[in-house]
Amino acid sequence: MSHIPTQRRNEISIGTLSGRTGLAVSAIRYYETQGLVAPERNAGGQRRFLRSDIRRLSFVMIAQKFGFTLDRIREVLGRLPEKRTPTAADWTDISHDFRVELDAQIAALTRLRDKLDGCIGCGCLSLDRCALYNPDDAAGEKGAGPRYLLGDEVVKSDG
Amino acid sequence: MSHIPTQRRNEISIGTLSGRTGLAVSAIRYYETQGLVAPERNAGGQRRFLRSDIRRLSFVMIAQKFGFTLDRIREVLGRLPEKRTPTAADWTDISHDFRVELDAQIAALTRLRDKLDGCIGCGCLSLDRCALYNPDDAAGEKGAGPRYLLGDEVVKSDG
DNA sequence: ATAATTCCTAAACCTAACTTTAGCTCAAGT
DNA sequence: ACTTGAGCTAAAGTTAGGTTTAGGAATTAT
Repeated sequence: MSHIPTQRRNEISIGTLSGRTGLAVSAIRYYETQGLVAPERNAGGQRRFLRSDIRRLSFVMIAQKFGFTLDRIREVLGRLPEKRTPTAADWTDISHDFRVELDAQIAALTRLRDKLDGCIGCGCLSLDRCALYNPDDAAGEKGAGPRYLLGDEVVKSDG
Repeated sequence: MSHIPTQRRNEISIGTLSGRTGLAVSAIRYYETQGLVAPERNAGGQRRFLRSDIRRLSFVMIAQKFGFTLDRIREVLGRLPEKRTPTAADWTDISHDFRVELDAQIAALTRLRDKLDGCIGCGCLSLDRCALYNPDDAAGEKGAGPRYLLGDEVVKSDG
C-alpha cells in the first residue's frame, strides 16, 4: 500500500473533465444519469472518466449547439464502437449523420420562411386557406411538454 | 331584462376561439396569463374575446412554428395598434420583422453547419482549435433553465 | 324546470436540461 | 495530523409551455 495513485494516466476526475470541456460538474453528473457517459468508480466511490470522454462530451456540446436533444445524442453515441476508444474516423462518421439531419432542418425552416413570404404578400396570415396553416411542416406533436424548433434569440455576430 | 344576448356579434367565447384556432382552451387561458390576449369578461365572469383575436392567436401559432418564444411574440404583438382592430397591413408589418429574424437564424444555422463540414474534414471535433468551439455562434447563456436552438426532430414530409 | 354543456379558478403535474442545497465523505497539501 | 478542497447522493428548484384535476358557477338546450 505505498503509492497507488488515485488518478492514473488515463483516468481523470470529474473536476478535470469539467475544466477540459467547460461543462459544469453538475451537468456532467446529469449526463451520466442520461446515459451519455459511463464513468467507472475508484475505491472511494469517486468517478473516474477516460481521457476520451473529453471528446465524447465535446461532441455532446456541439450536437446541442445544433439543437439536438440529449435523447437523440445518446442514440447517435450508441453507434460508436463499444470496447475500443473511438478513432477520429468514428467521430467523423457520426458527425456526418448529424450533417444530414441538419441539412433537413435548414431546408424545413427555409420552406417555412418562404411560406411566410407568400403570406406577407396576400395578407391572409390566419385562416384556413393560409399555407402556414398546414401542419405538415415544422415540429409535430409529441405528447406532453414543450416543443421547440428554434431558440429564443437571434445570433449576434458581435456584441 | 328580456333578451340581452350573452355573446354579442363581435364577441366570442373561449370555446369558439378554441374551435376557430385549433388551440386548446387551456392553452388560450395560459396565453392570457402570458399577456398574449386580453379578453373582457361578461356579467357572469366568462371571457369574451374579439373576433380579431382569432387572427391574433393564429399569428401566435405561426410564430411558434418558427420557433419564437412567447415572450418574443408578446413583444412583437405589442407593436400592433392598441385602440383599433389591426388591419392586414399591420399584420404584414410585424410578419416582415419575423422574416428578418428568421433569415438571421437560418444563416446562423448554416454557418454552424459549414463549420461542422470543416471539422468533418479535419477530424478534430473537440479541442481548442476547433471552430465549433468558439461560442460566438448559436444560443448563448441566459441564466438558469434550458436553452435551445433547434427542435428534437427532423421534419418529415409525410408519415 | 331541469339536465347537459361550457366555463371558471387554483393548484398540481409534465418534459427537458440542468442548478442549487444540504449534509457527508474522500483526497491532497502542509 | 489536520485542514481544505473536491466529490458524493438525494431531493428540491428553475424555465418554458402547457395539460390535468378538482370543485364550483354560468349557459344553453330540452
